[in-house]
Amino acid sequence: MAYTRRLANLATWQLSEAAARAHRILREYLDGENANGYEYRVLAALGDLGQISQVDLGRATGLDRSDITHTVRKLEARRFVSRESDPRDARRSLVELTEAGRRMLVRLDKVIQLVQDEVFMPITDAEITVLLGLLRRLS
Amino acid sequence: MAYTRRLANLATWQLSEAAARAHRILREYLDGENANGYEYRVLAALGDLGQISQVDLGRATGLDRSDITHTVRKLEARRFVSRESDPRDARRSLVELTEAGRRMLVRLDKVIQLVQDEVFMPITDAEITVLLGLLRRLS
DNA sequence: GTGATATCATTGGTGATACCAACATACTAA
DNA sequence: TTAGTATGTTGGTATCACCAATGATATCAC
Repeated sequence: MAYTRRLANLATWQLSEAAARAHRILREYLDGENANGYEYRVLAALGDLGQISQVDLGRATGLDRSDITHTVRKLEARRFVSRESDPRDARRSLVELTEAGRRMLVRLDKVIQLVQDEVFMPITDAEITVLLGLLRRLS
Repeated sequence: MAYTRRLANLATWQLSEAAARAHRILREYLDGENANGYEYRVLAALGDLGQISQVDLGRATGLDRSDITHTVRKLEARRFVSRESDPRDARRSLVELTEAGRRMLVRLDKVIQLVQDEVFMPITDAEITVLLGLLRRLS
């Protein structure tokens, strides 16, 4: 990368370059499974938390409610999730994984693991620990 | 942030969270100067490299040619850059900063420095050095 | 109980970032 | 000279992040 000095010297630039590489690799792998980042986030949260409302899904994934709506509807069309109205609060729609959704999540989890391996290949496990400690303090 | 376990445990997630925070801060500060990331990158490259072609601008900034076209035209409309045809190669358009562009870059450079300070406030200079070393190896 | 307030899902946006393909023009190399 | 290449432009697409308005529903204050 022959980036110009002003950019290459910025710490935020280097941070965003590393994240961009990780993101490119993630996108590439997810694309191979016909998924995107929003979809993985939603499936992952449902895998962890079971049947939950869309608001809770938003909190668990960091997605805006409107993006949750869109993503959940796409996943529903592909039969990866099902929805029902919450009997105790008609405003809420409760979302959960279908069997196909669970299988998809298993596949995506594996793929995501490959992404981790590829992204962090250049550094050792001990270095990853150091890195994550610093990143966490930045977040 | 109460992200779900599957996401919070991903190293790539933590990397992208830290980068996202940096990006939010950058956006906020640039917005205050009526600029965006593409515009700063182009101005910064022109500040470093002087009069250069759009292809070279793309290489120096990591931007696609089409995005360079768009960004340079916007900067030209605001009189921050000027363009002329390369007398030695009529395909090329040579771009350079105007006086107003130079002043804008000075302002943006200062703002970008504030962004660095705010983003990396939570860790020490020595830790920044460690972090950048690891990030560079990941890129 | 009722009126004000808040919450939830939805709809319909915006802007930034990162790409891609096709094209006309202009140059280069065989 | 001709085939191929480089450059800038145009006109897209996808992803990600975010915002405002709205109707339906719940909850709170009284």
